[in-house]
Amino acid sequence: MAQANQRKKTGLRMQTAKHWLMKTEPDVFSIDDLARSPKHTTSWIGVRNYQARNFMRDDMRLGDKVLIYHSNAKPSCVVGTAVVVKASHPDHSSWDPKSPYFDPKSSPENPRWQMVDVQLETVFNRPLSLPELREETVLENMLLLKKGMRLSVQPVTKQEFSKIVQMGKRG
DNA sequence: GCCAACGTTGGC
DNA sequence: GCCAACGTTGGC
Repeated sequence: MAQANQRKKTGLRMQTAKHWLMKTEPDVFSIDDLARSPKHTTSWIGVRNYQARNFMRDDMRLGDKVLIYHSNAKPSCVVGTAVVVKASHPDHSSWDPKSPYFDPKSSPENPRWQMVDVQLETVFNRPLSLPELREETVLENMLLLKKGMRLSVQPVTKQEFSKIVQMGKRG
């Protein structure tokens, strides 16, 4: 990631938090599960895609805002927001043989996968389905809405984030 | 449950 | 390093 390399070289930090979207299957872990978690916080275990991992590892910062998205749901929808409360660290589920996310190529000595911790911020007044999001001009270029997009951690523009939060606040 | 669109693996 | 085969994601 060029921007991240630039930051490493210069020692500069992004002055403003960035915005993200993270997918979860509600049958596995829903926003309600997050609300019930201690301190409304969870480690985002189970990301097993290199591009998604690299976003977490190289670009996510403490305080970054995250849209929580329910995939494989009826309907699939954005359901709320969270905030990054711990930067990327090794995903211990990757070397746990009992975990569904076990990867034999990962170990505590040489972890292959990373995770961040996120804390629930807001649960929207109502879920925002994909068809509803597609109606918004501001969101017409949103990655989530692109055909074939299956990245489980993806960047969101500030404008997209603000629009969705505003929609979620409406009754 | 179907299947398009991806991502990964492994033979060569 | 190519690319076919396979596995996965995720909307519908």
